[in-house]
Amino acid sequence: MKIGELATLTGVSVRSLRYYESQGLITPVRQANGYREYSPLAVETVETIKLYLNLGLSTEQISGFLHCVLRNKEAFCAEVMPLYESKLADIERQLLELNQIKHNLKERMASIMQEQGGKQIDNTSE
Amino acid sequence: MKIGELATLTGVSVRSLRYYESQGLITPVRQANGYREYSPLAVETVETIKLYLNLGLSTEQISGFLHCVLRNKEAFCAEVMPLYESKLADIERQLLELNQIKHNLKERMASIMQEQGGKQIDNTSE
DNA sequence: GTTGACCTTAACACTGGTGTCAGGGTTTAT
DNA sequence: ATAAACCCTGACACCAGTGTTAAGGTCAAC
Repeated sequence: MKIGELATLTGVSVRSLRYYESQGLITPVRQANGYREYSPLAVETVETIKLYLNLGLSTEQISGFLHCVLRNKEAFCAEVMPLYESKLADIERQLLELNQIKHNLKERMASIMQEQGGKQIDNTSE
Repeated sequence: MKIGELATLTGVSVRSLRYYESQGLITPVRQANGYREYSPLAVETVETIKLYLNLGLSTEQISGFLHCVLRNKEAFCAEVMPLYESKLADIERQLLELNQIKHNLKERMASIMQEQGGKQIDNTSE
């Protein structure tokens, strides 16, 4: 199938499909006219790429284990677990940072509300 | 004082001080030789900018109320509270997203551990 | 009068996946 | 044979603050 068809089937833009190729994630054959020709299996490949992108992995990281997970169960691919672990640590770090900012924001908001206490502003929020 | 001195006093790079100026956050006078000349009050201004940047506000947002909060209490500046509220909503949205990813990651990790539980971790791999 | 520390503006790089042009070739259907 | 609908590569824009470099002006000390 051609790139436009694959894009329609997967919901991924033509632009993104070309980008994935440039990152080594998917390699269609080329027809005589230069057009990319995708195997029907490419649909599953793209769906798999989407899955890992949604987990916050980069295309570079995905390229390290994609061909393995396409042929085996994840548990068989040794590269996956360490990536999940470091990604999880990354998420935890971001959560801490966001929660710290959230805490500071709420503190300042409370302080403002208190000073405005004389002015009686609504206050239905928590 | 000159820009290098202000940078030392505040811990903000010369590059960043110039950037803040380009964003309209601080406006030093110019000496005859073209050098920026900062008032001693600039130290407090920069510290205030740092504070709001650390709350996740952009320089553009800060520019909207900086001159007010430098002269009054935050509660007096009407622009602040709506910004805090929208920023808080933004943080909450990011927290939800990160927690969703974290949940998915942990689920997949658990699934892998389970599959590896059955067999040996051995595997001289492919 | 020269060295070195400081200042100036301007500009590119970075992060990374995606949108969007520009400029041009191919195919298909009418 | 021409128009519509595809395809191709290459490149800029985006977010937004900071690092870094280039090319050059100013000033103080020795």
